[in-house]
Amino acid sequence: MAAEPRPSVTSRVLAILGAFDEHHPRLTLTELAQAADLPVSTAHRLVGELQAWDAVERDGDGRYVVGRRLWKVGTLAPVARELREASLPAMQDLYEATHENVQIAVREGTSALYVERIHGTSSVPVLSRPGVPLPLHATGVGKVLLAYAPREVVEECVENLKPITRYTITERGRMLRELAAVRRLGYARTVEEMGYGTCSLAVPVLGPGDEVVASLALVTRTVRKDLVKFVPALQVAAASITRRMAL
Amino acid sequence: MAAEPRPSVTSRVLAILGAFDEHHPRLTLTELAQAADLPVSTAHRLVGELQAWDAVERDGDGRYVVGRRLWKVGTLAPVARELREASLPAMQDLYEATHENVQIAVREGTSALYVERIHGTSSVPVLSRPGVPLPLHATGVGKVLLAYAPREVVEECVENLKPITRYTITERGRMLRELAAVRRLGYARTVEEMGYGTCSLAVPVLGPGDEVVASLALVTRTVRKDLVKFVPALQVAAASITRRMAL
DNA sequence: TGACGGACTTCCGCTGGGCGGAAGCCAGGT
DNA sequence: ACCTGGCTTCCGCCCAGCGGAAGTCCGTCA
Repeated sequence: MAAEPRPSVTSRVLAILGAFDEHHPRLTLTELAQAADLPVSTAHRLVGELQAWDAVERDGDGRYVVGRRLWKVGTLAPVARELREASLPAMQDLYEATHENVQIAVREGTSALYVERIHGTSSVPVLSRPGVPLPLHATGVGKVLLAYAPREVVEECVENLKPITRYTITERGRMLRELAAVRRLGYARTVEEMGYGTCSLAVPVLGPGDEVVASLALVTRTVRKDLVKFVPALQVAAASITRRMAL
Repeated sequence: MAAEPRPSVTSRVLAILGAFDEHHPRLTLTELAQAADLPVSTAHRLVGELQAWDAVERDGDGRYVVGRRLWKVGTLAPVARELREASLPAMQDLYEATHENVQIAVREGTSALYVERIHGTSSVPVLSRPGVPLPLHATGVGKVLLAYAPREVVEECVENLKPITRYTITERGRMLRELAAVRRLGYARTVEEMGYGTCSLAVPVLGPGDEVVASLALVTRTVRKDLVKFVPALQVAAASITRRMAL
């Protein structure tokens, strides 16, 4: 009858912070306690300490939300500090040249993690926010990141290609050929593989070494056959990001 | 000889996270221990747990940096989720119309806290990053935020007006008149009050109620007398942010 | 080459901070 | 008036965490 060993305080604090996610950014104490698998009284004490430090705050309804201080610390992460800062001006220029959505993502395990997205007033719906993971096999950024990912990551991904639309690539062989093409051409395209009516064009972004650290993409909400013509512009932008990251 | 009571584990973990700031985004274990006022062995254990959760990472040099997971959680903070997301498109359009730096800030205590800044390739130097506090009395955003701040905040600020350039407003009376003017006109200007050769034009951004939640500004690196002509554009943008935040 | 210093990592036995059940509190609903 | 459900406070027991010390792994200097 092994009595469960009590988890460390640190891991409990982190469990509380981890209870917040894209779909649950506002939580009551009870929800928080459930999500972190803690007795309410314990959660209450820990959350109290987090609140005192402004790692969490309480909004108008008494629900807990992530606090400003945690946001401030988060902005110091390399993804935000280095990549995001280096890429915003280039993304800016790219948006102005194309007036299409511009986005940048890095790979995290077997997902693409959005770091930033730029768009004008036109595209009203907020499809994704920074920090949200998306599939590697059905997005432009994803295919680029996968094309330059270590073998074991590729293996894991190609074994598990979930269909999202009727155009999503789900056959192992076809995906491997697609990835080879991405490496050969230097860019990836998707046409309605992630959502009907959307297509994208993505290029790799190199780091200070020559490794691929991110992927930069244009995403349209209409099917544009002529999107390929922006490959040079994307590559110029990617190069400018690499240059800025060196600083 | 009261033996210092040992601080709680939670506060120690937070002290470690708090050791990271704008000027020290990369720390060695020893620096971390010093900053958090902990024995090295204790810091080591705690940091180990943080690392396991990806709240911190180790970069190439073995130094500790803020991890992706913490960044992800940070993006869920209301400032990032609501304000930043709501304002980016409007800031985008504003940039395109003016081609000047566009920035948005909120008030935090007696400082203005930058939330986002947009600029094209032209302005090479990264002057400030999101999450960095700036003075309330010498910036456009600051004066707007101060104009609508509670009395006690105003009191504290006007008693302590540090000169930054020779044009910085440092007299209590003059600042109070300036704030009244901001309330009357609906916008604030600065001309070389924060830095020589820079001026700014800022307007308030209202929240779902009618309270001022942020300030939106144009900042130029040259002295432009004609900046005022953008007041309507700024107000349109501010209104659009308010509208988006309601969602 | 050796030995020194600085930074990191591991170990282990003592102890007081944290745990959480229980009881109290406060709204809103019936 | 009485629930119900969520939040807050209390307190005594006990083991998780503490941190000094010893060990390891560099790089540097004589």
